[in-house]
Amino acid sequence: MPELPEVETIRRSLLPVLTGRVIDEVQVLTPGVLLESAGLTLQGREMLTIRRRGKYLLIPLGSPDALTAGRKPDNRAASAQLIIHLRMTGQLLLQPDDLPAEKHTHIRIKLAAGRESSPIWLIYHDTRRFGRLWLLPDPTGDLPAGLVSLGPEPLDPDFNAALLAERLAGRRRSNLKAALLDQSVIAGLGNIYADEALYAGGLCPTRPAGSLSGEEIARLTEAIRAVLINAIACAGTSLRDYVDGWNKQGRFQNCLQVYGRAGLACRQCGQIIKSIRLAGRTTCWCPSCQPEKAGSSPQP
DNA sequence: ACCTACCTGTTT
DNA sequence: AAACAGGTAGGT
Repeated sequence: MPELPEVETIRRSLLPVLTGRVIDEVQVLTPGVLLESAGLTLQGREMLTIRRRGKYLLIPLGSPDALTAGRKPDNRAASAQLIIHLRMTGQLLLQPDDLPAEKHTHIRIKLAAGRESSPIWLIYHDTRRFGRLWLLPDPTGDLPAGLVSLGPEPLDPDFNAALLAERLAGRRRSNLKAALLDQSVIAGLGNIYADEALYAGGLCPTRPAGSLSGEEIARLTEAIRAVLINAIACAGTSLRDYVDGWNKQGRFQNCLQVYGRAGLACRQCGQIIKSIRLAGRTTCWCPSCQPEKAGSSPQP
């Protein structure tokens, strides 16, 4: 389900609610979804904040019962971390009421009342059960492999054309679509935003990643950033399962230019959007706005 | 650089 | 009945 804009939207929806809250109760309804390091438990730990890296969410946690033990300043240092990857259909949902668990609810975390807040449940729901949560000591050498090998954050201020060029050089023989989907090349793009960024950059997804001119790399760099920023501003793309922490849908599905539009007219030029399979994923592009050979009529 | 597996639900 | 779906890990 969620790519960078969706994960970031979820993070923003959860941040003000989770920050500073202490875990009161944990219900693991489906064993195997939560991978716990030996000896660690969630109970009694404070959620210090919530961060994002690529499509991962990271919640640094304080020591168990730091509050009741009488918190010294250094008790607020993270001693564990909850890491979450939602894969295709994972959802993190806030529920003020103690509703009965639904069929595909796998974990329920009850957060104790704060000074000005009532208790609330944080629910992990995942129809296809591909997603995972990890409870790890912090610092740890045991981070998920996919998180360790993650490429640069496209929305970081130091992400630029030179960095993207360097990353694409490692996959110069594969097509652009496959390169952008590779999380070690660049973090956070999935099937929707890879297609949308290539359209915005006027680049054909079948082009070899090593064939881009400096000008084309610069265009792609800006296209990636612009598409992600717009999608976050629209709170993500809700096609099937994606919702934020308050169960609210995004609106970027109304702004898609190529993804899911095979057979329809390009909004820019009227040409019929094509689709093929690349890197095992359906890939949509406009043959006129994204010419295979440089020189025709790329997007401004 | 491909393929298959992991799952369930929806659409053709 | 079969194909397909916002993803990635693992094997060839």
